[in-house]
Amino acid sequence: MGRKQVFTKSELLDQAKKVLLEHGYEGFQLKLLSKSLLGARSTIYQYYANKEEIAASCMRRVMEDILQEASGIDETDCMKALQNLLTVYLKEAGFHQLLGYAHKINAANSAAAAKDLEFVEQAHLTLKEQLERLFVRAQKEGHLNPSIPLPALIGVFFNLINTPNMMNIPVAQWSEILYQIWLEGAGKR
Amino acid sequence: MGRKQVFTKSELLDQAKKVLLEHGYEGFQLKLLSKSLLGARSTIYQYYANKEEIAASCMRRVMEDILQEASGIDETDCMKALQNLLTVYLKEAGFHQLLGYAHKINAANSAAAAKDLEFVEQAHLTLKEQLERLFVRAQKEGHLNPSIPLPALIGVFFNLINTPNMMNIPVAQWSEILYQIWLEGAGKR
Amino acid sequence: MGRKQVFTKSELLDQAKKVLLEHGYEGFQLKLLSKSLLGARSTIYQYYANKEEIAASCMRRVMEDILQEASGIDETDCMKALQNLLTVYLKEAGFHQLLGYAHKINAANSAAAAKDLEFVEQAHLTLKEQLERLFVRAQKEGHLNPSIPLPALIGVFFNLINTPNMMNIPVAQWSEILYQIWLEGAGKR
Amino acid sequence: MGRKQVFTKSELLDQAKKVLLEHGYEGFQLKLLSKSLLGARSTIYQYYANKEEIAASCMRRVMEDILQEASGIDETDCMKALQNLLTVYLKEAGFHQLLGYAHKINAANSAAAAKDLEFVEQAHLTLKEQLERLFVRAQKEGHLNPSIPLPALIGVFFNLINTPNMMNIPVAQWSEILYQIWLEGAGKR
DNA sequence: GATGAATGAGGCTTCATTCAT
DNA sequence: CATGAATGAAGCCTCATTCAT
Repeated sequence: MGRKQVFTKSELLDQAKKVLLEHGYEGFQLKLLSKSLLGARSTIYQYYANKEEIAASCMRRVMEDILQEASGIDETDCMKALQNLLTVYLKEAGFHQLLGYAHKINAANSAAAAKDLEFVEQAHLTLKEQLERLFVRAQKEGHLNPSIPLPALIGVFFNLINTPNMMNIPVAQWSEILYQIWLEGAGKR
Repeated sequence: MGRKQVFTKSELLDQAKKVLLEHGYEGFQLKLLSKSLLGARSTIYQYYANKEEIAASCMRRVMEDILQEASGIDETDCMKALQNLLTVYLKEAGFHQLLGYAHKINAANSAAAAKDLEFVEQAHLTLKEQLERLFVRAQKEGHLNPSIPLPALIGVFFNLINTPNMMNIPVAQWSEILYQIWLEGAGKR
Repeated sequence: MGRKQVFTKSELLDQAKKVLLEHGYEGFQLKLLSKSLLGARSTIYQYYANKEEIAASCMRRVMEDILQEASGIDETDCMKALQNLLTVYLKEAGFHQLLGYAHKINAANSAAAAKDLEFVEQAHLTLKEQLERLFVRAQKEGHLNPSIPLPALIGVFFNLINTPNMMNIPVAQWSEILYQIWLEGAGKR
Repeated sequence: MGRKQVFTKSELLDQAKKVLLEHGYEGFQLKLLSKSLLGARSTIYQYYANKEEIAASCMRRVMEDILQEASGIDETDCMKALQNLLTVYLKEAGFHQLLGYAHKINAANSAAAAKDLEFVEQAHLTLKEQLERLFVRAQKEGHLNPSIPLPALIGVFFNLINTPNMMNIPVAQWSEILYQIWLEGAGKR
């Protein structure tokens, strides 16, 4: 019974992510969101009680996806695992940027948002641990240059995901290129 | 002779940069700005006609500084020049982030803002040209891995400036580390 | 320096009281309030951060007035004191109705409102104690009909203040009439 | 024959009264109403075209009940009649408060509401006439203190119904107590 | 009939900007 | 010049009411 929905919760979150990435958290306005959603602005409140809950839910969903893929990676070969991890990160465009917004959300007024944010926080830690675990193994196994501090290596590796893909190279290939640059360097050997 | 200024234009721009970097362009609010400025919010309008002009002027100033330093670099040795360039970029913290905000400024209502933005745009091009010029030379001189597309090398190099410096290593040293990773890679040789 | 205020805090509270009494707490709208205040609606926020704070502050002020007058009453003769107390209550029109709204205010978002409400609560208790103290003495001294439960006597006495003064009799005289009816009854002796 | 009704008109009005008394007219929201009604909010519109009609109908029903009971009172002994009248008023809890809301209803958009309100108005007058009739007789027959203006006596009498029954004394007995206080006073004779 | 979903009007609040001292 | 106060536009959210199933 009742009418057909003009947009689903999932569509809402898709657009929310888009708006968040395009305008930043402070520019995340429901007016913008609803403009890309057919329905009226007030219809959004059928799904979420307020803006904060939307943002938190959006971040949570992205993190869930990442977490699932990251945890599915075979870590037998730590270097291969790192390369696969990079691919995962690159696929979920903008997840890092979204993470940066998490702490801006005021969850004081919404238990639901608070819960989602806690999940995001936890997922973040899990990802970090995986990354560090792999790096420590890579170092032990002698794959890394020992004269460079590990945090720097990790930082550069992780930051690769923000490299603008100007030529729109397909993710798989782009990931390989970045990984190669990171591992072997830009210079001639 | 009138009253003494409660804050100078330069102080204003300093704080503007701080607020812009901390809160993003959409979170750039004059209330926040004035809070760190001794004087009253309305006093800001003695210097600038509106918010957009402040942001544009702020970006222009940062670009001017960068441009000056970048143009002062000795390009005799292109690889050394690249390393020095990286240091310059790293010193002007956040200039890249600010650049990203430039296109968000609505300059329709302000000729002054439009002019500043055009300068920023131009400066951006100049920097790009310098970077590409150096890279092309580096490639010709055989310093770079020829199997990797140049834009990817440039992208990764430029993106180094966003690497979080978690250990707060001094800029000069941090620049060296990043440059080394970029050039020689993270892996053991 | 700065402009002249279009209305003072006190005027604001005066009108707030009016609107509250006329429309009830749920009908207490800032639009209505500002309409009787010359200035624009947003000007209200120069004085108070939100609606709740206005309501709470308004109630507090009324209670302060009442408390001051009530505490100034000479309690030597408890029956005279009761009569004077009634006059005080009658003078502060609507204070009882306002008290009833106090628990509707959501002070979760405003420390200031919470503080004012606590004051109101405390003042309420103080008034109650005074009233009960006087009644207990009146009973002991044999002024009251012992066959009627004290709470009923108190309730009727207090409720006198809500009696509509249709003929607009001056407060002093109106108070006397009500007191007489309460003490001696409406019937012929 | 269609579906079974999820709630009857009478149940709707019962809940409407409850909500009106608990939240005041300005706090009378259909969301609240429907929450205590099993069915969906939109189902309310099967019975009434809008909120105003519900409120008006609710008041009318309460007045009809009161009127029926009041008109059934034996007026042979005017003093006894007054006491019985008080009981009737007390039984229909909140009818006085509801009456106060009548003038807040905007009947401009609804003929049905307007009609109901007119009935309420008329019933109000009828009640008033009965009350005044009885008081005039009571005065003539020498039951009342002649030194007190009749309107004051009536006002206090009528206002008795708002006395909070803190001890939850059964209506019949509560009515007696109030009547006694009113007639004979709180003081010792 | 019943109802879940949709929606615009309207209330609260913030913010850039203007005004008047 | 400097500034405190004023203000309308705009964003968030709620609510009565309508729609479509």
